[in-house]
Amino acid sequence: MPIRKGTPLVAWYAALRAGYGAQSWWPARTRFEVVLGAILTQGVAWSNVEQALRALRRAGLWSPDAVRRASRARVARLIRPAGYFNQKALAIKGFVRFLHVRHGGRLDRMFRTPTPELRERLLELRGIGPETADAILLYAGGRRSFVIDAYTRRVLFRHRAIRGSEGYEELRLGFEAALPRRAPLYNEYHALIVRLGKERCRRSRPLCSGCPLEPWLSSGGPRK
DNA sequence: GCCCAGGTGGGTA
DNA sequence: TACCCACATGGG
Repeated sequence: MPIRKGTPLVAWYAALRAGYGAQSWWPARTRFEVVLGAILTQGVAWSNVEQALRALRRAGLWSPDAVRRASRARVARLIRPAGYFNQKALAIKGFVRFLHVRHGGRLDRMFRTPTPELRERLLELRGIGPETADAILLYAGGRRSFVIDAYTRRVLFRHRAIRGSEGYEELRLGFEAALPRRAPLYNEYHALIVRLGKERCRRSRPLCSGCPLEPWLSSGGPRK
């Protein structure tokens, strides 16, 4: 089942934007830092990611080339605070290898690739799934690829806009079909969803009062 | 000590 | 498709 017909995704955006203001994401200073963060954040809290990013920076592993020259074991040791460090070290090394071989180690060259093709190439890499690929495309490359994450699913589910069994692509295409095709909008919308999720839509003890989307809860209310 | 956090990949039926 | 599980650390 796709996103329920008539789900006011545009109105929700307006309410979130009015309630929270501009989020100006992704929390990173360079495009490569976005890529690192996108991989490191898989399945963990952002506070863990910050510790791992600090360790990489302090160690001088702050460019694709520096990371490419470092051993996988060293990368793994540095990113240990982010959890799943062996798998994430493989993913990071795999990405910088791909970047080196296919694009001379330069992100600006990589982003000359047409979006659909680049998305496919990224998804072929070990440890880069749809959410990570879309985060790289949108937040490092400014491409129109909507990011679906656990918060997005939770917000949609609690507002009865999805059943919960929908696939990633279904939700991504659902958002992209419902919204004006503008990367800055995708960027801001996902950032606002994360803001909402962190503050109001955690898995346990969900808070509703004062939430920017509270007006829409009356049409059904949360499921549990 | 227990639950949870901005996923991914591999396996089974 | 629909589950299961491993992967691992840090904060509340």
